[in-house]
Amino acid sequence: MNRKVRYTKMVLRKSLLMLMRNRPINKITVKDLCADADINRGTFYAHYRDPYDLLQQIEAEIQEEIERTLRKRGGSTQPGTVDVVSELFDFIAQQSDLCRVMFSEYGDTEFLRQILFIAHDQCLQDWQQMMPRVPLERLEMIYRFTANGIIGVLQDWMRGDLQESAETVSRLVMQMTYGGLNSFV
Amino acid sequence: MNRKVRYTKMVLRKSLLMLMRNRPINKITVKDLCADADINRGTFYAHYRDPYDLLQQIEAEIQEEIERTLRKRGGSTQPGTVDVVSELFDFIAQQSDLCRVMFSEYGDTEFLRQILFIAHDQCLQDWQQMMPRVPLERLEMIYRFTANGIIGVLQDWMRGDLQESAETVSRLVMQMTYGGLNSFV
DNA sequence: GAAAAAGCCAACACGGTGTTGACTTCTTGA
DNA sequence: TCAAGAAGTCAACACCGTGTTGGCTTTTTC
Repeated sequence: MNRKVRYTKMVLRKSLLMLMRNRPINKITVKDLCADADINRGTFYAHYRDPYDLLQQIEAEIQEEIERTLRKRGGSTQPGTVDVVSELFDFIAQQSDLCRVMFSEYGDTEFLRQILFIAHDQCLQDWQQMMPRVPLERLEMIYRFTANGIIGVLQDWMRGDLQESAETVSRLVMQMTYGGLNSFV
Repeated sequence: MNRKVRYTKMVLRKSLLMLMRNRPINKITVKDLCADADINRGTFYAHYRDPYDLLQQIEAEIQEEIERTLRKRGGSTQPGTVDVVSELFDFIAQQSDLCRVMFSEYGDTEFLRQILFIAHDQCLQDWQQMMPRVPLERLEMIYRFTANGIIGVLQDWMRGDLQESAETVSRLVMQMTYGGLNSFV
């Protein structure tokens, strides 16, 4: 990757995140993007198919970074449950500029769902050991419930400019999750 | 409303729901819609601003119908909590053709969130009486958590063609909610 | 049965799309 | 260092969906 190519990609990335503060991805045209980035439209098409393609590449990088962060600490302890959530909250607090755009109002809601799915397998494995009597199907539903609950709280947290600490919020979320879960034991 | 107008609106509505099975609203053009409905494009603009306007009118009708249903039974008992959820699940099971399109994959995710917000005020009032020691701010977060959890389970339920009964699913959801909630008392 | 409402049709300018070819500028490696 | 080639610029293009218009036909209403 040339310096030129790096510059082009960097500036397009920056412009997309900028424009996404004011409108959703489907209202952002290639023309807008290139005007803001001061890049020729033809150059855009040399790297990306459309604005959505660019967005997905940004998302892929974020996801990779989150997974890397989780693996770093999660290697020794259990990455399945509590750790994952509080790490995720920390990550968001640190990268709040980026995350506020990607996860909030005009962001890609499906992407957050995808992120929460990282912990799925490990989590279900843990739960099955905890409560072998509860059928797997039901545990899947419970996972869906908590994952979506966490997403909702996360979005609200970011909309409110991260007023509470990451620890406070992740504790509340964990209490809801395990409080609900224990009622099945 | 003429018979002609009624026909036009009905057929456009039908076409939108049909097209939304295969792609999200932002990929549906006025042209597509009119071709499918066999309606002149000019006629569409006489009634709606764009496809999103048409979608919102459909959503408004659904919301009204849900609220009417809830008021009917909710008038005498407490509409705040359990009743609302199981009624909602029943409603979806009955209107599953419509709901599967509106709430699922290519539907408007924000709309479901709006639906769940109907119970917000009543629910928070109930919870405050139940647990006067928990600050309102925290109860708001808990509401956000459970509402989004329910949405997640609902979507999964519909994607899986409503295999479990409405009662089974709404019970599970309620157990998660109140199990989590009780851990705060 | 006439007035008015609703719909049909063709045409229009507009704007974003995706691609092309000829060109300049930058980068890399022998 | 300098030539090859990679990357970007620019102007132009046909294409397509948009939103609106005016003249016309059909349906509804009183």
